Amino acid sequence: MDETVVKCDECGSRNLMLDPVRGERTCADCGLVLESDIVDLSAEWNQYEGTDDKSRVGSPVNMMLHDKGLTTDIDWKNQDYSGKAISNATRTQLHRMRKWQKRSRVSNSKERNLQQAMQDMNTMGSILGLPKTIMDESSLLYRKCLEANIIRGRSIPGVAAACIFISCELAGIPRPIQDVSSSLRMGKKELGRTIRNVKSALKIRTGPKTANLYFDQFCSKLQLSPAVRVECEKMYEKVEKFEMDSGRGPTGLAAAIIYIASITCGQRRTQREISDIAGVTEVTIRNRYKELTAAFDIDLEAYE
DNA sequence: AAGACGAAAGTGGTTGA
DNA sequence: TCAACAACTTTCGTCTT
Repeated sequence: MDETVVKCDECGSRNLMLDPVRGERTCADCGLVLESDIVDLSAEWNQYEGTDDKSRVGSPVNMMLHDKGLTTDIDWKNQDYSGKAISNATRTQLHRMRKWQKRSRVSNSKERNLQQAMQDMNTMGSILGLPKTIMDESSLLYRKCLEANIIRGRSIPGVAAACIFISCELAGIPRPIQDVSSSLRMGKKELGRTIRNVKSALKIRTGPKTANLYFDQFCSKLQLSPAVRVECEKMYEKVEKFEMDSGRGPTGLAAAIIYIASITCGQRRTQREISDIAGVTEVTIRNRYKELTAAFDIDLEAYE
């Protein structure tokens, strides 16, 4: 299993692009192709001769069509259609055909797994409102999991969710585990475990997360104005400078910063509202924001 | 009634012998 | 491998608005 590329070999940039059509992953900064022959996961949109219709029959050809009532079973009775016995030569031929049909079925068990997973991931992606690029990345990861045989003993949706979570991280927009697990109705503990397993099996290393990565998504979910966003960023710079983030959970810190900023900007949100979004408890928000207001001498009473 | 507060006990992950 | 540890959660009674 080759290592999943997260960084450009040439210039070190983490800004990578996935080109699903060419099946390549390239560095957006220097253009180096880092990975090729990635399976094309996009739908087939060839235009067939003489028509404006880009589809073949019905939906575009995709993997979901596989075996949906399209296979033919070869009967084990050695009789032809009219009930007469079949000659010896034909019989051995039929025997070979059955054998190969069975083999192709076995090799398709992986495909089946994959199809189920793609379906699951699509649903999950839309629940979480993720862009297609991230979903492409997720499918790619899932295939690698399949090849690395780490699905065995785990549920398909479990691994699928883990792949999605990791893709978000790789794309620089990490989601809190709590958020993902509750949206997808999965156990947080189990999800976390699977994420770790997948990461270690595929040798994916994600850098440490920082609070500022969460400002965008949290603020928008809380419907806070860009002014609050700016305020958060300012406060985060100070937090960084005084290393107040060390050993602190990034989501909790982000939640506390947003809590403070929402008040100082006159757009107060309750601790409950923020804790729901950030996937931390109100207690954690309190602990963090007490530290921050004490350190930076912020008096929230002064604000409404 | 809702929001905020903080104490106390419990959980899971990390670290260091 | 195990125990100590810090961060975080859960729970709950209390205070404030």
